[in-house]
Amino acid sequence: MLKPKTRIQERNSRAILEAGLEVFSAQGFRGATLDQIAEVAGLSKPNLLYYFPSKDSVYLALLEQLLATWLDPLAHMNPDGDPVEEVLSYVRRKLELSRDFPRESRLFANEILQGAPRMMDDIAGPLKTLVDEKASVLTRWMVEGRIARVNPVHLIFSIWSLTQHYADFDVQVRTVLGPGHDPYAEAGPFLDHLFRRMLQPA
Amino acid sequence: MLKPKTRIQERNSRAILEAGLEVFSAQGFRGATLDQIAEVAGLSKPNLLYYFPSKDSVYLALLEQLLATWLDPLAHMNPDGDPVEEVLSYVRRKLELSRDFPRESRLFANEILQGAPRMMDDIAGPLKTLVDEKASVLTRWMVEGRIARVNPVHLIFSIWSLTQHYADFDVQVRTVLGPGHDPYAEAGPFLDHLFRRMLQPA
DNA sequence: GTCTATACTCTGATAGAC
DNA sequence: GTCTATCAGAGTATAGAC
Repeated sequence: MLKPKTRIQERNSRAILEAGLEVFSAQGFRGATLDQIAEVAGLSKPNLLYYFPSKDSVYLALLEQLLATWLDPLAHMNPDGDPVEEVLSYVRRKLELSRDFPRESRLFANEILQGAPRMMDDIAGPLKTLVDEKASVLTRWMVEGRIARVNPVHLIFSIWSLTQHYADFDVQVRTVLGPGHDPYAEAGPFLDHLFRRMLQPA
Repeated sequence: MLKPKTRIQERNSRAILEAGLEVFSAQGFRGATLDQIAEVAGLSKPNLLYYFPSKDSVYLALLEQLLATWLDPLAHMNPDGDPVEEVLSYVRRKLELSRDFPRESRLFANEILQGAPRMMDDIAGPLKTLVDEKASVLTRWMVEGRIARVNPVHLIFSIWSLTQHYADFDVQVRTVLGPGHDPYAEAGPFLDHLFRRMLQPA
């Protein structure tokens, strides 16, 4: 990517990333075309390629931004807080992320679905490290009898899958619910109940 | 698709569908190429197109097979059985489906992620109908005090998301767990605990 | 910095020999 | 029924004028 120096460069770089997010998240990497992205960004295709040297570079820039945002709520789970409340507020933050950034969620889902060809290092590195760390916090809470004993890594998986489902399968969720429903407003209390019940110490 | 008449036609049609499943599930519709599918099927590209008139027709034939298989476990949830056990065995069957047919799960996920352009009718039709029917069974069980009161449609969503996650995000699941783990063997008891706890009447 | 024109590659699909 | 050859269109990327 071109390092933005002027206000115009700043604006165009942003417009391209915004357009890339829109198109890549909806069509996947191969399905997206530079024509589409350029049109959404309001630029000509060669002009887009002046800011980013290739289609790949736009996609990679988006993925790079993504992981930090995505892991942030988990990173904030506080080892010294109240166990059940810490998990529940992690769930809430993750659900808000799905609601407010569904395109980012779908971009990530697309990438993983296809075998994570460009994110493997991040998953095996920073992501796994963070999960291992938080899993051991969860395990300690279980040993101390403050939450129920369950597989801590699968607990984290369950939080991911239940919250991301609302962004990734948005079309299906809305179609099955029918009109007049707010999926996220309904999911909040549901997930609250689910995790409270599951984690209540025996 | 060509209606198979001879043994050769039968074999080649199957090989193409099998290859199509392999490639489409891994790359999505746009990402897959006829060259790849033909190679996996062990045929030349024109020969493939002798059996199926277009790329689209291979993809549609796969989607068509898919929905019935996918809804079967839900259809078998017995309104006259024991509520908690009925839900749990639905969860188990769905998890087995993810384990035994992960490519089908990813094919479906790809399609929904991109807005279900070719499955909207099935989702708004048969799928929604079945969900509505089973949701009312769940509601009756709740009214009778035999399972906890939760949003029944979101309960179904939660079963879908938790089980399909293991197929759709397989790469991430295995990478985060690290070597020496059997994701499905661990998920079974975990999900059992989760749904038992969640559904226990207050 | 941005555009028009274009080179080159990939891909879906067809023609026609065998 | 299957293959070789090939077309037409789409798509990424570059050249070069302004």
